[in-house]
Amino acid sequence: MTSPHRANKSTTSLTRAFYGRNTVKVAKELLGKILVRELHTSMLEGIIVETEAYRGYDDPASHAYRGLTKRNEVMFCEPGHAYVYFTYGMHYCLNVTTEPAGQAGAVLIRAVQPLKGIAEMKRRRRVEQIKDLSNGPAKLTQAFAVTKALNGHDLTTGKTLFIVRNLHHQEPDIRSGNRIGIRAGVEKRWRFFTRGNPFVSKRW
DNA sequence: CTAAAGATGTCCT
DNA sequence: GGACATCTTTAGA
Repeated sequence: MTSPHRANKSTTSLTRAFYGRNTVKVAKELLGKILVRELHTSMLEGIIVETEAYRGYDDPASHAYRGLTKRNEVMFCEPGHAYVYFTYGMHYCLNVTTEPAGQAGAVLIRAVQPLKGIAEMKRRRRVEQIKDLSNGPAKLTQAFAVTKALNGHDLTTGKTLFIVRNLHHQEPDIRSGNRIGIRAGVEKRWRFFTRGNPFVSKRW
């Protein structure tokens, strides 16, 4: 089997214990990890270079701020699951759930650096420039074929979508900034990105 | 039931 | 820098 999921111990999925911690901490530590998507015909990989933390009752920008709803229920469940939501009538965004079960939290994956399956990503995105493939939250879900069908998917046991450590990767130089596209909670600096990486969606 | 906003991307000027 | 596409979800009447 060529699946990186079981290639060896150091490339197994991040554990539930990793995800089940403070959301801001998890958001920072996800930088440099590898997002893996296995399709029937191809395997897609990308290095996570930009994330944002969203918590619960203390975070007015969060979908979970006003409590449990049908849409955000995954944010309140076990950590290590995919929270995928549909927005602006046409886009999907991918988050990973955090904090202990019962406590809301999720990290939005905002950008990845394409690593494998670039031809497939180009086909899905209908663009030629590699830099345009996954430098934004809705761009990467399109490139990685992530839709609402994956909402609630367990990233720690699933084989079609998961996140692994990057073996040959030095610790990224992490920068923080204000979260993008929100109206409330703008003062929190809960956006994290790898300094200088060209696939970060925006920089300042 | 109705309305308005939305964790965005693309194209245009 | 701004318009606009497009539709689900949520809040409020």
